[in-house]
Amino acid sequence: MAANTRQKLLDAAESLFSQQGITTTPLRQITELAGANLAAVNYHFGSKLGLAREVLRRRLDELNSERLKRLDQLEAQDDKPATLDQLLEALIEPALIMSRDDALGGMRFVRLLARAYAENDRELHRFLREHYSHVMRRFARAMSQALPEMDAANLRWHLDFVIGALTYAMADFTGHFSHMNQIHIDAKTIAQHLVRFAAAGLSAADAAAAPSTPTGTARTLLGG
Amino acid sequence: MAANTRQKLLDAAESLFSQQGITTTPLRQITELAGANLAAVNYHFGSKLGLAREVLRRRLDELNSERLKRLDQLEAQDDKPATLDQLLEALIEPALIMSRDDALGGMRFVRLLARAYAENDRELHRFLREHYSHVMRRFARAMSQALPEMDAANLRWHLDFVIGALTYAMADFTGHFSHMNQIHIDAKTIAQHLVRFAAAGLSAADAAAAPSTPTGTARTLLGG
DNA sequence: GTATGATTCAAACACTTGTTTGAAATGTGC
DNA sequence: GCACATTTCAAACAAGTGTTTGAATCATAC
Repeated sequence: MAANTRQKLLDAAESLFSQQGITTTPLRQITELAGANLAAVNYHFGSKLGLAREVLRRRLDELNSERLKRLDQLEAQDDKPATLDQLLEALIEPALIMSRDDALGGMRFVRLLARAYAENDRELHRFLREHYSHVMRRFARAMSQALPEMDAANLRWHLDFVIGALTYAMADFTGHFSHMNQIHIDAKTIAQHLVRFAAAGLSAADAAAAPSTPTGTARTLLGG
Repeated sequence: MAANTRQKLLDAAESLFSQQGITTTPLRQITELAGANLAAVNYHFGSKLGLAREVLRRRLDELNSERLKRLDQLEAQDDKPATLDQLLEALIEPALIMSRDDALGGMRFVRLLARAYAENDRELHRFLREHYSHVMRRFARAMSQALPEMDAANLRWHLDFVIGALTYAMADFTGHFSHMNQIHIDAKTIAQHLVRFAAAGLSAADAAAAPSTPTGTARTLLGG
C-alpha cells in the first residue's frame, strides 16, 4: 500500500529527527521504525533531504495557517484595531498548543524545528525561510500599529526576543535549568504567561523609543 | 611543538564546530585547518568528544566567571539589595559582549553553544549542565528577592524566557526573520534593550502573581 | 487469464566517519 | 655523543553513511 508506507515514513522520520536531529539520524533507523525497506525513502521522496522537507512542510503549513487564520479574524473586526495582547496570542498560542498536543505530533515538531535551524544545511534554511518569513512579516506589520513609537528595525529584533523565548518554551531542549516538560503545565497557561511577558517587554521598548517619555514613570514603577 | 598544535586544534575546532555543528564537522576538516595530522586529535584529546568538551569548557568558564564576578560585586554592596535591572545586566551583558567581541572568538562561541544544546549528545548535555546550572541557580536566588511575589517554579521558567531571548539575540542562527549580525549593532546597545525587555516582562509576571494587584493598573497602562 | 505500471526488497556501491597502529621525527636531560 | 619520552605522520581499519540497481512482488485494468 503506497500511501501507507509514505505516511509511516513521515511519522517515523518526524519522531526520530526531533529526537536526534536530521543529519544525525540514519535512514536505516527511520525505515526500520516505519517497517519499510531502506530504498523506500529514495523511492517516495527522492532523497533524505526530500523526506526532511516534507516532514517540516506538513507541520509548518498547519501551524502558520492557524496563526494567519487568527490574525485574519483580528483584522476582520476593522472598527477597532487588534491589541498587542491579541496579536501575541495569535502568534504564540497555536505554536504552544501544537507543541503540547500529542494528537498533533506533540512537541516533537517544535524540537525538530529548533534542530532544523541549528543544523547548517543551507537548503533547509532557505526552505524554512520561504515557509516562515511571510507570516512573521504580517505579524510585524500588524504589531507596528499597536507599538507606534518603534521603527521597523527595532520591532523586528524585539520580535526575535519573543520568538526566542517562544522557541525555548516550546522545545525546552536545553534542560540545563528548568524542566517544563516534567511539570506538564497545559499549553494555554504557558501561553498566557508568555503573552504577558512579551507584551510587557514590547510595551516597555515602545515607551523607551518615544522621544518624550510620558510612560517613563510607569516603567520605573514596574521595572525598577 | 606540543602546546602549539593543541591550541591550533582548539581554535580550528571552535571555528568549524560553530559553523557546522559538532557531529557534522569531520575531524579531517579540523586537522586540515589547524595544519595538523589527523591522529593529533586523538593523541591530545583522546577522542572527538574530548576535543568538543575542551572547546566548550574554555569559553564557558570565561563567561560564567565574568557573570559571577558581577553578581558578587552586586551582592557585596549589602546595604541595599541589587535591583532587577542590575541582575539582568550581570547575566546578559557578559554573554552579549563575548558573542560580539572578535578578540574573544566572536559570536562563534555562542553559535557553538546553541548547536551543542541542539545536538542530542547526552554526555555533552550533562557536561554543559554541570558547567552552567549553578550559575543560573545563583541568579535565580538573587532575583527572587527583587521579585517577591513569584514562587521558585514560576521564576524559573520565566527565566527560561529570558535565556531563550538571549540565546536568539546572541546566535541569531535562525536568519528567518531579522539579521542582527548584518547590522552589527554593538553589544551594549542590544544588551540594554534586552535587559529592559526582560525586566518589564519579569516585573509584569511578578505583579500578576501578587494576590492583590496594586500594580495591575500600571500593567494595563503599559501592556495595553 | 495476461499485460502494465507501481511498489517493495535484498544486495551492493562508492564514500565518509572516528579511531588505531607502528614507525619516523623531534625534543629533553645528561 | 647517548638514552628516553614526547610528538608527528602516513597508512590502514572497521563501521556506518546515502544512494543505486535490478529482480521480485503487488495492484489494477483489460
